[in-house]
Amino acid sequence: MPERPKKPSKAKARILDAAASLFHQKGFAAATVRDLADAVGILSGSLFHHFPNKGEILFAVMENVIIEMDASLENALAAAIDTKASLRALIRNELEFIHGPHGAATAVLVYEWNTLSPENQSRLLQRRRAYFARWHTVLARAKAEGLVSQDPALLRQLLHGAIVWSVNWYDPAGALSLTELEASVLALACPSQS
Amino acid sequence: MPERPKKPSKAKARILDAAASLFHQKGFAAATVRDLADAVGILSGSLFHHFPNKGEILFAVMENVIIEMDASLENALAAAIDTKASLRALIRNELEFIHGPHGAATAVLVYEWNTLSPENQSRLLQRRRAYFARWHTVLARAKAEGLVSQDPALLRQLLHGAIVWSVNWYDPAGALSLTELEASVLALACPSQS
Amino acid sequence: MPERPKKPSKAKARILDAAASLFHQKGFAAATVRDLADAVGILSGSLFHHFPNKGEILFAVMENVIIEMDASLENALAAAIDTKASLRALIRNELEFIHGPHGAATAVLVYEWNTLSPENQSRLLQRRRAYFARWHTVLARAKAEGLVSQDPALLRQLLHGAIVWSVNWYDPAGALSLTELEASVLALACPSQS
Amino acid sequence: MPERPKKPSKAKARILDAAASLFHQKGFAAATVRDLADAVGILSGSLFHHFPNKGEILFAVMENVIIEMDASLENALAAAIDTKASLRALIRNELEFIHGPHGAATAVLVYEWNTLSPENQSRLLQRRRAYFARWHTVLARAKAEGLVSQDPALLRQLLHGAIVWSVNWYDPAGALSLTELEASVLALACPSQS
DNA sequence: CATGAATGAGACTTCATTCAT
DNA sequence: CATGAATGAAGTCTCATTCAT
Repeated sequence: MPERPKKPSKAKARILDAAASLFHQKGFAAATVRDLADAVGILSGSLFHHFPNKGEILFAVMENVIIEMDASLENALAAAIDTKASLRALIRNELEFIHGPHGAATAVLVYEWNTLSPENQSRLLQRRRAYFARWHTVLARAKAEGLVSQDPALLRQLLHGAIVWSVNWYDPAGALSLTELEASVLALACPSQS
Repeated sequence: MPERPKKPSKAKARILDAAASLFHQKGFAAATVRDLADAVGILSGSLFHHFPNKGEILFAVMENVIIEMDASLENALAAAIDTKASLRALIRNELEFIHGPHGAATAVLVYEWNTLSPENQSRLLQRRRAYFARWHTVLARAKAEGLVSQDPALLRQLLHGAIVWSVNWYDPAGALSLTELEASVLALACPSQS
Repeated sequence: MPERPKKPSKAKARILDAAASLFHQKGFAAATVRDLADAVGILSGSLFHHFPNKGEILFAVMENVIIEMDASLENALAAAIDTKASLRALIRNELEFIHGPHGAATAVLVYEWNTLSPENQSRLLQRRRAYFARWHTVLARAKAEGLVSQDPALLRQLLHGAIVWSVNWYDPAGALSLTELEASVLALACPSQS
Repeated sequence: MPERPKKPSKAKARILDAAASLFHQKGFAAATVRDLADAVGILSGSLFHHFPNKGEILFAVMENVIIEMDASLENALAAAIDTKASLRALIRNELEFIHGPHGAATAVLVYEWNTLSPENQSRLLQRRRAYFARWHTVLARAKAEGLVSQDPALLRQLLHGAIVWSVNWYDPAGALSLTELEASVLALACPSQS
């Protein structure tokens, strides 16, 4: 993974983990660097040895999760035996990010995107587009095969919305399993096959 | 409408309109009262003649839109001739709020909910629940009639996510009409019928 | 004096006075806004109602003194009956600024010039040049009349240096009167006539 | 030269050179130890192996230049054949320090003197006074001989001001040679003889 | 000696809020 | 009701300095 700079020095990683949680809980603007430093167990000034400013911490949180999400989807798609399985992989992968260990970072990526400075947005956009392109490819194939009936670009947004919103209501520890949720989302896309 | 306080004094209304836009654009935490005062054309100190603090402005924005959204849905449902039409009304109403003149306020309601103080959340929760109850009633009937196949509570969240996310991508002035978008969302819920 | 904005609101004037003293005593970089606020008798945050940042306070200090110094020189030159008197006016005016009520501001102007941002330097340069032009005019005439023998541009810098350095050693309350100091500086320029 | 501490270890000398430049360019307060370390090519923490704190670096810069300036003046005066030549040596020596390789350090000595802690000022004052005493001796003799007409103490300050100010305008690479500048300054002191 | 992460004080600045006018 | 100066807490960030490695 040559994109990652130097060594992610333990400290940097701990800061990013804490930042993801904090930014998710309170929002980027409302989370203070002191909150963050407290969560990491250092003093607020020490954060700036690792990141030049608060905005770059947000950027790093997002960059990491974008990279991992895309890599994870790439793997999942490579293992999919047919278009139906690919569709399932798209949904499953996103659900696992939203509700798994990267949940906070993923939510931040989705809900704080507009908080990023325009420069930082464009720094990330290229990688983000690669991820979306995978969705598009699969959905277009599914449409061609008659698995889904809606326009791929439109369907991607609708599904994406349904999935990321689940961060606000789905409880991984609750009665509904992630697999059941995955099936429900899949049913939205191609109900006849479910 | 006895819930609306005193008279919505022209000034108050102008503040709330500007607040909805501003909180939507920049987020509640990042929008300053001075930004808001500038947008209204008064000085920041003057805001506090109308609202006791910034949080109450957020509250008022949300309360207004909740009331109007529920009233609007009530009317729409009253006019629906069958369950299918009711389903359509649910979706259409929410889309019209998100992309119509109350768009900013609606987005704020959805995306800044966690920013509200717990007390203010509970002050709004009753009204909010009434709105959700209308969704539930219709979806439950649709399920009973075989129009949709998923669990009503689950389906409500999925559709809600798909609809509100459209604030991030849908352009009312673009090629896709709101009616087409409505049809697409409806197709997620009950595709066989579309 | 249409250059001065709005009304110089008592507060603004008190801030500028205190700032001139403080920046002179401790240097701009070492003087803190809290020092300044303390000296004025307000809280540090309140400074920023009057000036957008610390640098603009430095700018305002300098702008004021430049304007007054030039106006004062203009008057003094208008009252000079011959070139010798004009020469004396140049020197006297600068000495009075350095050691009079505007002493601190004048010293700041001279010794903190490089601290100004380039933008602020150029905002002031036009006015500053007008002042220097008056020196040049008089010195050139003095040279033409044989009163002084050195190149005007060079002589201006040498005299300017001798005068402003006096801030570091001259004590207005000491044995040497300002008039005597003036005579000494004049003697540097045109000794034969003294 | 028993005053110089230990051995001026290569590193120490490099630090002092860089410090002189930096303190001259940005001012002592505005120059950071990190700037300095960068200029030297080490990390900021490493500076403190050589100097106990930032203030001692300023002190060392000044101490060095004071010692060298005085030694240089001593030599120049020893070679002067008469009072006039001595006068010229005073001026030439100071000009050579201000505009030669020790220019930055000399400017720092002059313009940052008040930045020194009182303790450090008194540590340097003895040496500084020796230098001034040489000026005084020469100027007093020149006065006695009728070469100059002004009070030696006063004249010293005026000339010193004229000379050190040249750091702000004189360009050694420009049209005016250092020898010409020297002549001009000498002409201020004893014009009849020039 | 050098490194570089950490410290802790303190810098400048912002901001919601108050209140005399 | 509106103004605008003032508040005071809190925010982000800087910086000299320390110290384990």
